[in-house]
Amino acid sequence: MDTDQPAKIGAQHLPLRDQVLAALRKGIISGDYPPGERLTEDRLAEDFGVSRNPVREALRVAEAEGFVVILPRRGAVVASPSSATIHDIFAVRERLEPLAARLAAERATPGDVTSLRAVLEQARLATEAQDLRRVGELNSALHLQILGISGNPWLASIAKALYLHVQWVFQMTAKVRAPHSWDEHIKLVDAIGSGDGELAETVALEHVGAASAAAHETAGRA
Amino acid sequence: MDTDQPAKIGAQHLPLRDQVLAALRKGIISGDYPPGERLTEDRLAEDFGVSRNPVREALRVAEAEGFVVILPRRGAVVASPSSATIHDIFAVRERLEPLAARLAAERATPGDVTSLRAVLEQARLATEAQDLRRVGELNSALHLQILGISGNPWLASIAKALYLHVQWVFQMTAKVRAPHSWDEHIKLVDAIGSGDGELAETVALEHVGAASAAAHETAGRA
DNA sequence: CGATTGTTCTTCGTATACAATACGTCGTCA
DNA sequence: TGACGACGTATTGTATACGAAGAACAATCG
Repeated sequence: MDTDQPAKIGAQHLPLRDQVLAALRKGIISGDYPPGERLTEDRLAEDFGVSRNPVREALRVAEAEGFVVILPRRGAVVASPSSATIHDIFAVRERLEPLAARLAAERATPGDVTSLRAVLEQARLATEAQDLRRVGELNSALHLQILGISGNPWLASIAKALYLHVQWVFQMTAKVRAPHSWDEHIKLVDAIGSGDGELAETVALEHVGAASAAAHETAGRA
Repeated sequence: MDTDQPAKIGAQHLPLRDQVLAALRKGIISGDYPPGERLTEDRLAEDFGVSRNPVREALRVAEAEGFVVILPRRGAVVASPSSATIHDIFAVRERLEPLAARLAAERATPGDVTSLRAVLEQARLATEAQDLRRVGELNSALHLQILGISGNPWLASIAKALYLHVQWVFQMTAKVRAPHSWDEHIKLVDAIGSGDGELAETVALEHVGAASAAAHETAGRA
């Protein structure tokens, strides 16, 4: 579980391994390191301009997060999310995101809701500007923010990992179902803002279900 | 995500870092390394008779799993599961284990069910023999086996991590509610064996709910 | 022509060495 | 006597070196 806390005290030294991990994740999600690609430690070390040790440590975490598969004596390869993987991930998301929405609805402060609506507004602008990349970022930001509001670090950590993988898959298929999904997001934020946990949970479930269907559709075409 | 596969081909070399990780987890769960204890790399390296590198890599994974907290330039300390942590974990388990039970019911082969019943039988014997430690192990084995049968590696990996923490907490409070929980387990296996996903899910939810209540009770007393 | 074996090369696994930093302690000064 | 500052120690962060084990490839033999 990652706390994502900015380390309250003076330690803003951000270790090299964390930078490597972030770069690695980004490289994989963005497609720079396509599925099946071999990731040798030396190569990564050279790519990032560091020694092998930080790379090794980052790879272990990346493995724990499901981004790479490490074969003993063979090295690491970028994981290959299959249609089955997508199905599995959404099966879990369908259970966790409604929970997150419920908890968020029960705990959200007015400030939280304001913050969520701000993201929604930015997303509307980005959508009008056809900036799909930005829309995707805001999509993530919204969900991550809801997870944070839920107040359950375990839930947040797990769902975040799942979410990153979903992003990855969407990036791979180069499809974004953003256009109409924001209607659902607006309903979701409204539900959270109302403080009605039951309603928020229902809306979230519908939302994930729609996303799941869309994902499977694109995956099926891929 | 760990696949838990015994590596089908000749690679049974089980890396040192994995052994260290297992020993570390065990040490933490068993209470040998109590919450808040500082875990310096040198100390662990000496404890396990290895160099610092395997220890470091194991610590990163342990951090990702939530067993330790790593402060930059300060080192690792054993995490301190609070009452809130227990609450958070069970909130997630309540969503995931019913899902696992449903999937297991839908996918279980007769062989799977036989295997589950074998665990149940062993647990009955261990309970009669008052071997609480063994009962705890079988408890874990049963749940892990159900997760495996579910056929969803993501679900299995996540739930496994949650389960380890629950074990940890139970170990800390030195309480086991084993006695009557096995009645629930029998019902759960029956439901899975029947192939009725809906029923299995319901039974699992009740089971986790009861476990959650018991956990909170002991945690409250602690 | 195919299979098998030997060689070579790549890559991982482990250990050791060095640098940077945070914390504790001791001394000094007000 | 209390507080502030400098120094020493301990621990992490990073780099490098060396050994071992697989895999790929090629050559040779059937």
